Amino acid sequence: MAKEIEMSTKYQPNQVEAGKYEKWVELDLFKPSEDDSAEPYSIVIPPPNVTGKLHLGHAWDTALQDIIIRQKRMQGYDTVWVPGMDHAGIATQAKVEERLAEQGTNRHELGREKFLEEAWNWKEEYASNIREQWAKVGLSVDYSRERFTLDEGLNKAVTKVFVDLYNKEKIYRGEYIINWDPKAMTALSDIEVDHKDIQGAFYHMKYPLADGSGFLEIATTRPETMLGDTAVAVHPDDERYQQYIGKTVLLPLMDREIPVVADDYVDMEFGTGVVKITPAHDPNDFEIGNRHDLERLNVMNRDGSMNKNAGKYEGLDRFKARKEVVADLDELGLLIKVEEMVHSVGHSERTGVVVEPRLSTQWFVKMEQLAEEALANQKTDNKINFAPERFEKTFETWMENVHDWVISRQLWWGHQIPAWYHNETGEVYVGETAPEDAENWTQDEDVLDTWFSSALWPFTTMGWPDTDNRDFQRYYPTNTLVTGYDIIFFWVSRMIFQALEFTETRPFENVLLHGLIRDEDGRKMSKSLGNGIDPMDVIDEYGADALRWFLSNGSAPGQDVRFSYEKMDSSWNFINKIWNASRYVIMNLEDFEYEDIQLDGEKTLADQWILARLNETVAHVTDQFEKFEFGEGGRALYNFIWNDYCDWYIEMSKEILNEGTEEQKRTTRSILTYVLDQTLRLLHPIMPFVTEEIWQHIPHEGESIVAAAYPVVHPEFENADARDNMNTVIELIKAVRNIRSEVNRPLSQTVDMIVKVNSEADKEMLTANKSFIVRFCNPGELTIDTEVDVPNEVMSAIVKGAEVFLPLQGLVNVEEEIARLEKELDKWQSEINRAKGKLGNEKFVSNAPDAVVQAERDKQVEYEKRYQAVQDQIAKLHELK
RNA sequence: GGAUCUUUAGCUCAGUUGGGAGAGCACUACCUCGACAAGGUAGGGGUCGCAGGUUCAAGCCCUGCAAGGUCCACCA
Repeated sequence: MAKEIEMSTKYQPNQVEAGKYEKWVELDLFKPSEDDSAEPYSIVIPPPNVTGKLHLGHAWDTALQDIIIRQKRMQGYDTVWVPGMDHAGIATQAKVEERLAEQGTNRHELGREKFLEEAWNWKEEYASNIREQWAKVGLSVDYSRERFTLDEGLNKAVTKVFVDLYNKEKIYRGEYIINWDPKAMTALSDIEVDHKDIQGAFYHMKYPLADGSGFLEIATTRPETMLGDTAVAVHPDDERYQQYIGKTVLLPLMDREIPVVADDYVDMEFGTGVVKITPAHDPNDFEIGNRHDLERLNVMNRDGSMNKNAGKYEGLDRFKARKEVVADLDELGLLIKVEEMVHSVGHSERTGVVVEPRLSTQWFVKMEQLAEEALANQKTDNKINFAPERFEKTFETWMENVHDWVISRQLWWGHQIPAWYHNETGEVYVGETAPEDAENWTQDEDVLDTWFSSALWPFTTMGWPDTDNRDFQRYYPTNTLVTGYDIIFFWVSRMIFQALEFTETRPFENVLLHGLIRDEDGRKMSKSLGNGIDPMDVIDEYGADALRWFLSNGSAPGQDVRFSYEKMDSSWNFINKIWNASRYVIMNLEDFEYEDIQLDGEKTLADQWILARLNETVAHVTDQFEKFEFGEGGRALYNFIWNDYCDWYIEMSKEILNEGTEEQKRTTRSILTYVLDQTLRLLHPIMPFVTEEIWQHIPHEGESIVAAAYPVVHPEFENADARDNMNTVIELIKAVRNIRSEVNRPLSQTVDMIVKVNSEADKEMLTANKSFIVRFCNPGELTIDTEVDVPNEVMSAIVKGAEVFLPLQGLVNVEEEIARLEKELDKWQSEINRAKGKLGNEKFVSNAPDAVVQAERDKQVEYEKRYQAVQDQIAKLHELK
């Protein structure tokens, strides 16, 4: 009877996904509609680093964006999703240098130009990997707009921004203590430093007073920096040390006389209350040095080795020097003790080495005003909406406490700073082009922090500084930015103040923040732990659709999510369910065409009910997606498909398709197809591949589901009666199944059924659906009436509107059945008590909404009815004994 | 030190303006019926971390505490 179809029994993701993405790209489905009457909707991708493969976090981040943009596209918006990648200065340069080292060379041998060529080759290689991965995940980005943070347009924009900020005195150059990465040999901003607790030591040592009157005891965790000490400090109110202020101590090992100064910064309670001051190697000491006009003595080279200012320690690595300094002090009897301690030490986010605070001349962005404006903007209509909202506070707190931003990096791979120094006068020139007498000037060797260019991403991708072009006019500001909460400081904040400064509007209306992906044990995925999971492996095993389903449904917004193979199994499983339900529909369509779909025919209760449920689902899913609550929306879809469509509608449709008239069959086929079609459309943003595959197999109009219209609510499908009646039917069927299960009567054996209904209306309704009840309950004889004869030896159940009795001569264990019913009686009794209690509370009746009170009254009536019925049945059973 | 998140079934987690606790997996029993056994049917399992408070009503709001996580700051 059913048609043979070309769909495997099991869902096979590799087969389903093959070739689809290429087809979509070929059909230009990811390009904007260019329909000016449509509302625009734009997203720019957070550009992944060109340093390697995408990880699961990227898959999550981009899948969320794809869900949003695909839904908006189906809803008729003129959508654009701009892809691109980040040059990732330090990270990429480090990788390229690693590769050069393998080849037995290094960047200095190659020279700047050759090195950059190598870096560009690297970029091309990795960019194509990344594009392949995007394709596998199914991302509907518009490749014709792809950008790179180091391309020509970006470079122009970056230069303009630098020069403008310089002219507005929001960029300055100066000598300060910065975080220095001795491996990469570059400055780092504060947020590129990770503080980690490590085992270290507190070295207590003696500094002899120059006049020979004794010693001051000083403690430090970095003894090698003493070589650069230019003072020691005590608190001005510290009685212990009053006498020493203004005297000098003899710096051990260096034999320099350095002053004892008084400064409020010193904490009398901490350590000995005496602090060594190394203005060139500690940010606080630098400040104290400024206040007391102390010399800044730099004792280290760029690579972390000691320099000539370190005397005999010159050339030693800083950690080697530490050991030697300690040993020498010990020998001189100046080492008091070494106290083991765990303390927090800054590490380079990129290279992992211990960061050295170091005096250095760098470029900075002055943050005060930019931060103030960003904060003030949050109080206007132009504010950025954070989802979840709590992250707005994270953003604000950071902005309120932000320090000036070190933007120069001692690298080659990046935007070279548009500043030139006069070869003779040392005069500084900053401009978009080189000075005219170029031969007399030398350009700053350094490049800008990667984040300086990524901060401009939302508007540079739209063509800025050309603000007259169509993309900028139409798609900027963008609608939604999706990224992890871990880069609010690095990226989100900086995009916000730069956009406000240069485009006078927010860069995006919404920012959706997600968490991190953890491994099955809840640990962060990291290279050092080796617990990373390659999303491509997951896709090969389960399909991109299953991965996307897991990622969008695995957790609540802003929460971290644990990767779980178990959940991947159940994702696959869900898709397999959809697959098989679709197979059922397709098998039963025979020659049914798109034109044959007819929703106006006479409908069964199930028909009306499933359309009403579809309507509710459409409304709910649309609403949840609007709030970026994909998990909640997904759950509604899951329940609708599995519990309503598969468990009930499909099962009931079998009755019509087997026994119904041609007209009835047509309506059923129409609704089976229509509901499946609508459901596939709702699912498509989350699982694009399998929905396309199935959609192509069912009667449809249009070349791809990608461009199909998103479902909308149909008021004419609303039907409260159908919902109530269907619930009665379902409850009745479940009650019978329950009893059959109790007495171990499988469906293959008939059992008579007597249904005593409360009203003529219920009688009519159940009689009309008799064939469905027969299908699900397999009764020998089925009686439905308001007055019925019930034999003594029966098992019974009561549902809303009806009582059902199953005569089971010889099968009813009277004792057990009484016990079962008494348990039920207790249940109803406690429900009645609860309802009575509430209704007896005058405050409840007067304060609670009428609907809530009325619902409580209805419940009480219903439960009392059920209680009475169960009690009657128990009495009967007692007679039987 | 500051901020923030988490604590709900054996495990992993949902629970959206406060109005009778849910899912997946695991568990028990039964069922190969022409979509699906990676399935179906029925079922067991929770003082929603603890203590107070607000309210007619609290998993949800407020306060405090405990445990675990994360971020920021400090650490001479």
